[in-house]
Amino acid sequence: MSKIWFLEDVNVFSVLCPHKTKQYRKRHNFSQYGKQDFIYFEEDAANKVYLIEKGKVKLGYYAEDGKEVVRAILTKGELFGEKAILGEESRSEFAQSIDAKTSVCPVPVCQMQELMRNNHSFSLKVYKFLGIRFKKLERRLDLLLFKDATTRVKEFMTELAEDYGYCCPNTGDTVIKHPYTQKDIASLIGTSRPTLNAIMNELKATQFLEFSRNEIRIKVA
Amino acid sequence: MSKIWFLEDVNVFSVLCPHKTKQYRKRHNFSQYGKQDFIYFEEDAANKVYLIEKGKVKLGYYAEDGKEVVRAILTKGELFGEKAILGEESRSEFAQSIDAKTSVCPVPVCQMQELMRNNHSFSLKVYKFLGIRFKKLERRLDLLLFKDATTRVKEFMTELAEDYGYCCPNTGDTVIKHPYTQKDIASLIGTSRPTLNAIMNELKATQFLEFSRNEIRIKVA
DNA sequence: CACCAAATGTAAGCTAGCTTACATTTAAGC
DNA sequence: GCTTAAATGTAAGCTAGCTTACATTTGGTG
Repeated sequence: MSKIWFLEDVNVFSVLCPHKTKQYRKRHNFSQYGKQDFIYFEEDAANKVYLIEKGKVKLGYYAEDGKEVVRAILTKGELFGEKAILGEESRSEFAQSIDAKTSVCPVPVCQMQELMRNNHSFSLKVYKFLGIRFKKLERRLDLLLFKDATTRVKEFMTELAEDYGYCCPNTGDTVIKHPYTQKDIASLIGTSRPTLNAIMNELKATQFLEFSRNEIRIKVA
Repeated sequence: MSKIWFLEDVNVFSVLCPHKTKQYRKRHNFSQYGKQDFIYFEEDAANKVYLIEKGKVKLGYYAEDGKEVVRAILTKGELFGEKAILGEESRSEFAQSIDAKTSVCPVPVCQMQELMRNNHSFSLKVYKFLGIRFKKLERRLDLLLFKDATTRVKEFMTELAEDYGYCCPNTGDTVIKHPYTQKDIASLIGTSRPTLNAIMNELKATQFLEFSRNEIRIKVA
């Protein structure tokens, strides 16, 4: 996945949440959520998209056996609930704050559509953003279909690095401060939690990475 | 997946390929393809979407080991190449005619966008269509993550029934005339071809379905 | 700062489904 | 209507990764 396809180039937040745009400033507000608070539930009416100003948001759903399935965990600057733009009527997933102080900016779909109608370049950015989400999904599917668990873990780490990573000036390692637990990661890449743990420790043993609770370092080769 | 989310309600074809709309009639044409002809290749510039007027089109890509992976097989009335609307620059899949006489109507993305700007209800239909594709992808992912091969086969058959099925007036069975080979289906649901074959014959044995080369009958319960 | 629940680490045993190999059937094209 | 490649049917053997169970570590909270 080339960088062209990444969010930096499509910073919807700066456009959508623009204290600059006089016209929308008055409609602009933030909602606060504590840890575990739900922003929306499965089956809720889907009439808003949300921008994360601060904190962490988990998207997921519950499988038939009651097990939680994680679709994504998003942080500052990221957008969720975007299927509402694509005509989704009720949510197919829940959105839950997993940070003590999460702040999101809700944008009604109708307002979104109004903005898109009045601003061609904005609408292209939204399209591109949706395209990225689409590609990510396709990519996950392909990985699941053809790659073994170890490869999926490595790929996941690489994607994480693109989203959260920065280069450690001393060692040259890529440092990733991320919001995922091993349980979350296992759910996302389609393995069991024990298998993921074993693989991560194996990758540590082979000098591919180091990790602690909320940090991963991908070692320079 | 409820019927609300299906293509019948979002007949892009009748809107997009409208010999009715004077304004666009002159730009309107069809391209013909024979068996095995490629409509586009991976990496081609993505600047059109296509509507199938007649025939069958296979979408897929080649895995690293050269193996063909099928993303979908579409027929009359269906649309493909839609990621171009979402800002895709080069194709991430090929599109190939698998019928001796396939006829498609190419629509440039710019024309699409023009239509969407000028016609709000049209743009909503396109959004909804994209939303459906998105959901299908999510659904495939979920199946792959949590369901065993037999369940995936049954789910696939149910989806096929929604797309191609009709009720046999004599027996009450759902008859599905479809364009897939077992190899294609195996690729789509993420099993090996021999496994799929075994499962289908088992489902035949347990009276869930009957099948021949290009027809499947889901038996009434 | 002690407690506790969540997160992480580890191992044993089992099985779904893969790979490979080959046989049989079908239908497309000459 | 013959030929032949593609599609379908079937079986044996192997293994990645699941499930289950439990131990250890960590950090948040009263």
